[in-house]
Amino acid sequence: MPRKNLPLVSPPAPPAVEASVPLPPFEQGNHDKGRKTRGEGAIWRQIAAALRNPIQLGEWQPGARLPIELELAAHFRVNRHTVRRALADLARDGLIATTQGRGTFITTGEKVRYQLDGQDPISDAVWPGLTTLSSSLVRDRKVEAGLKMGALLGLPTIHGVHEIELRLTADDVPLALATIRLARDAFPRFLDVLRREGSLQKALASYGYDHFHPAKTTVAARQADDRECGLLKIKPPSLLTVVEAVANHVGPAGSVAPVFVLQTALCTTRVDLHVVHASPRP
Amino acid sequence: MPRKNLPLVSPPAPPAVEASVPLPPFEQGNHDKGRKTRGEGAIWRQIAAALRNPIQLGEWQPGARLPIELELAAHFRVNRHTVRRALADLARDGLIATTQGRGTFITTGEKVRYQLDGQDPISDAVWPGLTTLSSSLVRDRKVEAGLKMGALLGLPTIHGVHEIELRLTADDVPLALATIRLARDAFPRFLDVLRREGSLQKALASYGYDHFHPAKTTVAARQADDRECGLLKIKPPSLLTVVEAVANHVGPAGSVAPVFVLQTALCTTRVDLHVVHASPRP
DNA sequence: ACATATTTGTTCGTATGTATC
DNA sequence: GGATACATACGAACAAATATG
Repeated sequence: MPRKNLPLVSPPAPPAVEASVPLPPFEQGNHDKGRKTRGEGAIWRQIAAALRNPIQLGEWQPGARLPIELELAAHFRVNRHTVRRALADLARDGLIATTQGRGTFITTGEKVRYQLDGQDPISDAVWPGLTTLSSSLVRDRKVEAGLKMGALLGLPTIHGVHEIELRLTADDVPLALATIRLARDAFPRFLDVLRREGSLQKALASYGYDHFHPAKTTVAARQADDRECGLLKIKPPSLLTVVEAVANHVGPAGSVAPVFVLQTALCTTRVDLHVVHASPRP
Repeated sequence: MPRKNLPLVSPPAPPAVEASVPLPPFEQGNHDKGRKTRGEGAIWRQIAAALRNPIQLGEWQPGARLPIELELAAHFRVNRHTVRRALADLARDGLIATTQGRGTFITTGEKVRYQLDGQDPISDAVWPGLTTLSSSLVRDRKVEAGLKMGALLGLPTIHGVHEIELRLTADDVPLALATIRLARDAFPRFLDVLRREGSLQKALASYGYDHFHPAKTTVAARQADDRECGLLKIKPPSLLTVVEAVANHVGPAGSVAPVFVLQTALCTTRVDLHVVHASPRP
C-alpha cells in the first residue's frame, strides 16, 4: 500500500529512507582527565554543533535516519542524556524530528508561503500557489469577551463572542490553526451558516459583510501547547508564528468598523511568513 | 549606588524584589504506587502547567523570586531534574529567567513596539514612542555574496558585500540586532562613512540614496545562538523574531533597484511586532 | 493477530562544576 | 573564602510507542 507522496510540504512521518548518516569525528576539547565541563563550553553544545554542521550544509539527505541514541552516545563517548540534550536542541530548531519507537530523522526544509498582503485578511491570496488547502472545524466555543477582545471589537464590557477555530491543511499536512472571534449579537447562528456556506468569506458575506481591511496586525512567536501540537501533528517544543489581525468592514461611504479578529497560528517549521507592502508613494 | 530605574523595558537583572511566591497545591494525578509516568502525562508537564497558571494570570509580581530548585522538588515531591525540566519549559516561553548562582525570577511582560509600516525600512518610525533608542556597532565583516544574497541584491555570482551588525538598545536593555548587507562596490569605505554620519540613513544618503521602499519582507522565528544571546543579554533557549527586508531605492523616475538587505532580529520577550497596512482601496 | 525486540521518553539518584552573593 | 544555587554529566531503571517476526 504505497503512501502517496506529498508534493508541497514534508510529511510528519518521513519516508522510508533508511540510510544512516556518517557521523562527524569528534574531539572532546581538552579532556582534562575525567569528564564534566571543559573550557570549550558544555559537551552537549559541542555535540549539537557537530551535528548541526552537516545538516545545515545539506550533506545529509532529508529523511535520513540518525543512529540511535545509544550509538550516538558511544560515538561521542558520553552518556545518553548528553546526546539527548544535544538532539533536543536540534529538534527545537526543526532540523531533526524524533519519534518514540521509530528513531531520529533529518527533516526537510521546504516551506509553504503565507502572505500578508494588506488587503482582505481572509482572502485566498494569503496562501499563494497552494491549491490543495482545506480547512476543517476543530473547535467552537461561546465565550465572554475579555477586556482586550472587547476593546479590539469595540464591544461593551460584557458581550458574548463566537470563537471558532479552523485547521488549515494541505496534502494531509496541517499548516496552521485559524481562530476567528466575532460578536454573537451581530452574527446569530454563525456556525450553521459557516457550515452551510463552506467558507468564512461566504458566511460573512451572507450577513452583508463583503469587504474587509485589516487593522492592528501583530506578529508574535511562541511555543505550541499540547492541544495545538496534537492538532498540527507536531511535537513540543515546536514554534508557532501567530498573526493576529482585526478586520474592519469597509462600508460604502468608506466608513470602517471592527467586525472580527482573526488569529492565525502558523506552524513555523512548515510555513514562511511574507509581508507584501503597497507600492511606494510618489 | 542606586541603580537607575528602567522606564520602558524590564532589565535583564530583576530588581531586588525578593518576596518568594506562594506555590500552588499539587496533586500528583493518580499516583499508582511509586513513581514514573501516570495517566495524566509526564509529571514535568503537570508541574509546568501548575506553575504557568499563576504566572500568566499575573498573580505573582514580576521580579518575584521562585523557591530554589530543591525546595520546588520537595514541594512537588519529585526529583530536582523533574523540576528543572518544567522550569526550562517556562523559560523557553519567557515567563521566568534563571541565573546561575542567583535564582529563578518571574519576568515582566512589558514590551516595546516595533512597527513595519511599509515605508522606509530604516526610518525611526519603526520604534514609535521609543525616545532612548541607541545603536552600537557590534560586527563588521566583508563576505562574498552567496547565491541567495546575490539574488536578493541583484548581484553577479561572485561579489563582495559589507555585512554590518548593529545592536539596538534602550535604557541599557538590548532589544534587537540589525544586520545590513550591501555591495562593497557601490559603497566604498561604508564603515568609515557610517561612523562619521552616525546613522544608517545619513550614511546611505551621503552616497546619494535617500528614498527607500521595502520589498520581499519576510518574518521568521528562531532560537538565538550563543553569540546573539551574549549580545542581547539573554540566555538560550530564547526566541528571536527575524524580519528581513530588501530595500529598493526609489529613483526620481519611479525606478526601483535593490540596494541593501536589512535583517532585524528582535528579542521576542522584549519586543512586539506590529504590521501597519496601507489605507483601504476605494 | 500476537508476542517480542527496538527505540525514544521519563524519572530517580548521585556527583561535581561554576557563577553569584 | 565560604555559602548558596543553578548547570552539567554520569548511571540505572522502567514506560510507552513503534517496528518486526
